Amino acid sequence: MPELPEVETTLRGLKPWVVGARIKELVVYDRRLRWPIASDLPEILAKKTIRGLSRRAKYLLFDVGPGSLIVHLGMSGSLRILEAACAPSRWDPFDLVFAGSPGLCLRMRDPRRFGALLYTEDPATHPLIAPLGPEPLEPGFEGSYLHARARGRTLAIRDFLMNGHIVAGIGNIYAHEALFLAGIRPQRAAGRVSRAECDHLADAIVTVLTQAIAAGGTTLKDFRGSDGRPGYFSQELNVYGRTGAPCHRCQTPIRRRVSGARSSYYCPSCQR
DNA sequence: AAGTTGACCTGAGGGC
DNA sequence: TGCCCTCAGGTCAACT
Repeated sequence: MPELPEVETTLRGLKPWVVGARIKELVVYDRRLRWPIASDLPEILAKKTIRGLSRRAKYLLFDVGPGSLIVHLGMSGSLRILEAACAPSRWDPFDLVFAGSPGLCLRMRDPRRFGALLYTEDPATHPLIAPLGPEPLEPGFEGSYLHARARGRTLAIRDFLMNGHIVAGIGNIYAHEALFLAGIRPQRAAGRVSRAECDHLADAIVTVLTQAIAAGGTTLKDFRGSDGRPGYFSQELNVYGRTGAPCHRCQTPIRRRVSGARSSYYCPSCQR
């Protein structure tokens, strides 16, 4: 579900509530996430204070110094601040309960259980974090980098962009939206994208992600920000999920094509 | 090495 | 109304 903008939306909503909060306890309702929640995690977290909250790719990092909590929302996860007394549902794997009154908690919901809750002493060297590519919204992310990494590669540019080890945080929606803005077909070999097109593509990625964050992310089905509200970027999508609908730029019907196990969307006229 | 496919798991929506 | 099928925002591991 959540790509970079949805995770960033979640982070911004949570920050005022969690930074500085003292942890009373971690209550685990269902350990079965992508990796089982470690049974000693409640012990590790008890009475710690959350000193900061940051994001790396689609991972949320709660600094409980020493050490950090890594949270990934998978395909269907979301995080909300609730009164701890509010009864959890069967889709809620855990509550991070805060000290103080009224008793508040950070509750995860994840019906598909592709999410994760992990603890690490040092996020920078954690095997999930260390190999990640650059953050597209940080300075220094440029077309020259994309062009260098793509050289000689035959996989589809869509799949290249979705590889977090190349660029952090881009999933199926924003890969397609950025490729539309840059005029490049999703299935073109990455190594066949010119330097000039890579410049355009890098700009398009920044534009799309920035606009999506401003809109509170994209809700297709079940994404909710930490305040429970959906994201509105779905109204601004140019190609994703718009099979047969007229291109916003030239009116040609948007085409859908299955590549790999996932759908691809593009305008056959605007994208080459 | 790079590319491709399967696996994980549940819910929603469409067709009949 | 209900059953069956397909599809979904991620990404690691195991193949070719």
